[in-house]
This record gives sequence, C-alpha cells and structure tokens, in this order.
Amino acid sequence: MNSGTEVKKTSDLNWYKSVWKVVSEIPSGHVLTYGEVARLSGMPRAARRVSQALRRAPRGMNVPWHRVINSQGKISFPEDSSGWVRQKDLLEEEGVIFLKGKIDLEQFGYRGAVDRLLWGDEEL
DNA sequence: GGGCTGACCTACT
DNA sequence: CAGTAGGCCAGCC
Repeated sequence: MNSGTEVKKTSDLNWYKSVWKVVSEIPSGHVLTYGEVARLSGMPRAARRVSQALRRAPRGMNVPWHRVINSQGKISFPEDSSGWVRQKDLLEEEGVIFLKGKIDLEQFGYRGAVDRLLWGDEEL
C-alpha cells in the first residue's frame, strides 16, 4: 500500500474542484466574497486559497471568477491593473453597481439576495 | 526544512 | 469610516 502523503494532494485538488463548483453556482448579477466561497467549500479559514484556486481554474470550465470579491465589497486587484478594469467591466454588464468603487454586499451579495426573496425590498 | 508571498478575513483603535 | 495588527493555508524558493 502507499503512504498517506499522497492522499493529501488528492484532497487539495478535490477542494479546488469544490471552489470552482461553488463559484459557478453564483447567479449573474450577484457576488460572493472569498470568505463565503471558502466557507461554502468546506474550509472557512482558507479565504486566501480561493484566489489561488480561481487562478488555477481551467479556461474550458467557464468559471465566473469576476463574481468573487473581498469582504470590503471591493475588487482585490490593484486599481492600475488591467485585471481590475476587466472585472469591474464584467460585473457592471451584469447589472452590479459600484458606489465609490465599492459594491453593496447587502444588495448584490448572497445574503442580500436571500433577504430580498424572504422579505422583499421593505427593509432596505 | 525555514521563510516569504498572496485576487484574504476579523478585530481593534 | 480609515488604518493597523495578527491570524490562516498552501505553493514556491
């Protein structure tokens, strides 16, 4: 039999797949934070790892990486980078609104979407 | 094996 | 609301 060290590697790859799946489930016009994706993937403390998983995502999978932002409601790229512009453009095309460079997570985040489904727009 | 890095998070000031 | 500090996890040198 093989040693247990190889199992760990498989486990990591398996987790990456979970991340890609979770991100792919994000509906258009909505966003999730890295922390939420990490939690939904079964590793609440691995928010940092999510960014790396997204970078390693295969092109053919069509993972909507742009729908993942940081907990401040902002894009986690440097503002002078092309990635920042690209992500902002993609989100705005889906109807996401930037206010002072930030996205209102109560409105476009997962929690906000659920709240509107349950309560409507009254408690805004 | 030790230390640095990163598309991060939370808590505190 | 903005800035700082400590913590977390895995990949890379």
